[in-house]
Amino acid sequence: MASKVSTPGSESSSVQDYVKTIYALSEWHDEPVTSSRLAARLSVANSSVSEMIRKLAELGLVNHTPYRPVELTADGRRLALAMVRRHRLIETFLVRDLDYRWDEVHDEAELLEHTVSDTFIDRLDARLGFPSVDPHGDPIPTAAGAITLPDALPLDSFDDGHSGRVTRISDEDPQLLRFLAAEDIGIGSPVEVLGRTPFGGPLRARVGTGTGARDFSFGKELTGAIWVESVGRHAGCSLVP
Amino acid sequence: MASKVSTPGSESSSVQDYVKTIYALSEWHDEPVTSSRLAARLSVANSSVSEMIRKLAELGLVNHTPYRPVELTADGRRLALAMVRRHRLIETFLVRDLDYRWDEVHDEAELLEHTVSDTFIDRLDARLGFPSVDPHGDPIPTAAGAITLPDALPLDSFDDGHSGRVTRISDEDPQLLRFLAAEDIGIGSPVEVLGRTPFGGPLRARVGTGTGARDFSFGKELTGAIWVESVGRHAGCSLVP
DNA sequence: TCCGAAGTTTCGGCATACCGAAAATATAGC
DNA sequence: GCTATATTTTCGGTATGCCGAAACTTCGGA
Ligand SMILES: [Mn+2]
Ligand SMILES: [Mn+2]
Ligand SMILES: [Mn+2]
Ligand SMILES: [Mn+2]
Repeated sequence: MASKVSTPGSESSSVQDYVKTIYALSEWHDEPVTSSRLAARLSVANSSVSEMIRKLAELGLVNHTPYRPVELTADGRRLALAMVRRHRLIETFLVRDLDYRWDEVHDEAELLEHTVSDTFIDRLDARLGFPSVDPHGDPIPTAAGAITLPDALPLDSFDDGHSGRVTRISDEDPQLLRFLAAEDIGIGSPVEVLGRTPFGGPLRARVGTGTGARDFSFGKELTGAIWVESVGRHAGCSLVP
Repeated sequence: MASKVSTPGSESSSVQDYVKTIYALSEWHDEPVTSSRLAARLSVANSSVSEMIRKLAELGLVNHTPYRPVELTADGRRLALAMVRRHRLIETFLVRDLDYRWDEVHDEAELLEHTVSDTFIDRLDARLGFPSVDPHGDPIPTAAGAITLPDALPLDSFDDGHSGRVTRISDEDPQLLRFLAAEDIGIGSPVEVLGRTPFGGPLRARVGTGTGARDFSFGKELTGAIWVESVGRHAGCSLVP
């Protein structure tokens, strides 16, 4: 019988954040999740991560061999998706009902996700009309723990000449979000890659439609944070845990 | 210059809860706030309260002489009112926007009050139309820290024959709230005290208006939890810190 | 194959906030 | 005024989660 980690309850907020971060590091890329990557993301010392990983393993939330990367168990993944759902529903609520800007919601959601009850989350979900993505285009897992990842790639992995639509923008850096908002680039914006400037220079692309279309140079930070879905293709893969 | 405790920020949620509870114990009654009363309210050991009181004194939030009751300083009162405001606005939001029943909101607000930002609270306040009381009739302090206490008395201190309107019901006990809701007694209900049953028996009163009026026996728990404002009198005293 | 740099874990310590038991104090009744 | 009882504080200890420094493992290059 599977253990009952369908709902965050007994776990401390630290445990919840570690598990959620392990998931987040492997949601879009699939590099191994190491102690040092976790430490950097969570802004804690490596030694703190080592200790917590031992605890997570004891709780059955991760599998871990010392000195190796860490991986979520089925229970860990369930807990992570429950936290991701909370985080993204709260962000959506803050933008839609409390007039937050999309660069203001992440930090507030990072705290609230640990505090609200299941009832609160379910009521919010209903009130918002069961949204499928948050304000940054991140997919929102269902109450049952299913998530549909869009078939998107980071802008820097697009070939020259290809075009698509912005599907997701990393919400980690509020300044980046504010910059893009000021430039009128957001979820749904059409993009066509024109070419690369050599020696690590920016990626040039055509953004927007009709009269609003213009050329834009995307630096390294931006091309990694902006995810684009090819025009024509669609669907994405549905993963049920 | 007064210190800047206008906003909860650096204090831990424990500190916030202790200060809020000290205020709550003296808001309606004015018995001295002792360690043991605090311990009972907070469900912690007396020794824990003693230690925390020392800390609160160091933080300048309470005045305290060992073995004597504790009293809030001006800073402590400011912090307490900020927390009370948070608690009551959150309760109002849960009832009005998320369809919580009035007996479900207290526990959720008890946690959320420590987690939401000032921005969140201000947006909520505006969205709710700057409410002056919460779902239990408790007055909501303004952002500036002013609170208007209604001119109400507990039902058990009313003389026979007097009548009034229910102004406030303690939200401590969800079962009591559910019972009253089922009996259709709530904020605003008219009440006329008919008399007392001797030897600690219930207080009999006429409740409701017109065809809905009926006699009702209020036990000890109820007469202490229900606060009534005399019909005719009104106003209440406005306290600015 | 061996070595060193890079990454990981262990260890001793700190801060917060609890607890029960023991010591200290206040006060009510005599 | 003195003392017994109730209340409060102090004290040693637990649990969580963080840190830096030191010890340990891995792995690529020589
Ligand atoms: Mn978080
Ligand atoms: Mn987001
Ligand atoms: Mn609280
Ligand atoms: Mn209330």
